[in-house]
Amino acid sequence: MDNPALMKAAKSGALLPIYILDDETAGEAAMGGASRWWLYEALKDLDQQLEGHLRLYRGAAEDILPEVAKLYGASTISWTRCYEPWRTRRDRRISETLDQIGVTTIRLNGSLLWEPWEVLKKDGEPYRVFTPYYRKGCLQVEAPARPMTEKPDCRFCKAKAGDGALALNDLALVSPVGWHDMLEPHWDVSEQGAQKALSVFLEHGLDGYKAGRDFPARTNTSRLSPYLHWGQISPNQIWYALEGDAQMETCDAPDADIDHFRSELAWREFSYNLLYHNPELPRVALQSKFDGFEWVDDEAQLERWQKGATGIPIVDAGMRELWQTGYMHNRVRMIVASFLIKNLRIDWRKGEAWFWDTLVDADLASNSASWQWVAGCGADAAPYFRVFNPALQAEKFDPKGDYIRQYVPELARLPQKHLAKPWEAPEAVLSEAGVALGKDYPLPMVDLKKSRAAALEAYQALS
DNA sequence: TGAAATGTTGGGGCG
DNA sequence: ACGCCCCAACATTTC
Repeated sequence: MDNPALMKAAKSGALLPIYILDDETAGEAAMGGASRWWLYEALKDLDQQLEGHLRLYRGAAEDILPEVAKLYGASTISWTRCYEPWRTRRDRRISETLDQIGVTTIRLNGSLLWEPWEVLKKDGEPYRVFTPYYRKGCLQVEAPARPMTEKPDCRFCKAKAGDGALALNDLALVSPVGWHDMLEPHWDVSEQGAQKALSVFLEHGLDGYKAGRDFPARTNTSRLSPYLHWGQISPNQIWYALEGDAQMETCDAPDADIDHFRSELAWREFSYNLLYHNPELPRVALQSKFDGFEWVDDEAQLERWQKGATGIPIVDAGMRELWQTGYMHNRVRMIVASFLIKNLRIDWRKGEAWFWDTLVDADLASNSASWQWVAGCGADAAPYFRVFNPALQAEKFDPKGDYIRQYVPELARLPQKHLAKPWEAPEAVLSEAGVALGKDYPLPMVDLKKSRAAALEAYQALS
């Protein structure tokens, strides 16, 4: 448990652990469906670890906290610092309010290796390009804090009747039956689950990570993103676990793999850096010339993408993985995003919104920074003309077709040669594999070559 | 953390 | 032996 805010509170006296579900202040930034399910499970786990002492609330934190503080006579309230713009603003207001009634507030970093204001260029400006941000910035300032290894020694204060706390189910995070039932078998939503995922990765994924991370059918990725997002593991714990410290997990993977994995952790930091210094990142293109881009507004097409019925196997496999598990392999995220933005020319914000609703690792910083990256409108973005060819990508990164076959089973019997673009397969091959295109599996919703050309033309019109 | 079009080179077949 | 053509295989440029 690497939670500085909890540790601080546990050391300063009797403890009243609180979680507030604050949709009211979040407004449009309120968390999506997959997140709510994960949160529901995570709160259950947390409450167990806190021996049933977790108090739950629902509403505007700036109204609730002062009330609770008064009722319990709290002297200090500490919490983990957040970086979403709406939370940053709210937390500042809360500190002011509590200060006025004599309650000390302490905000501590429990989720980033480096604070966004600590990694700046020599001229004091924030970095906008990843590589110098990481190499000249992060790696040259003070090393990340060592994770805390001792469990906080909690002495809880007695709950008071009428303190307004709710039962977990009253937070209405999940309905009794629903989509989340599908997610459940894929995840162990607990801190223990996070540690398990870390050791599985260190043992089986890290060796060969650098090359293997691009292949969705391999098990070289860590799948730690949801745990990181929800604070069930800290980036510091991961960072130092890679060192093979005597007290921590040992690790003997090649340096190139370790360095590359660390740089991926740093991409997360970079996203937070961008969001902190550009609060409009989730809604506004960093390159203003994209303001005039003419996006295609087509709900029916968007829905085909969302449901994994585009007729492009690698795209559909990715979108179905997302729907079934609340997760998608990173390489495939880039492919489906490129397809939506470039081949369909649908606004990146529509894709961002779908990911926000369906990913269990939905994270405002990473999600918005990454969508802008693919769209080519971000700070250090892929140039707009870098259009993925999803069929080529499939042949390159799913060479045996295992990933496509898993999530698009109706094509499972197609020979490898035709799996990436079934629309080019001879009729005899299709019927041999039991596939009637347009019936068992859709015809491609766009022509890849034509839609690529149309995208280039549309982008060209900008400048 | 592309892809496609275009340019260059060099080996082998062949008259 | 020689030049010519063809075309992989690579390299460079363009979008």
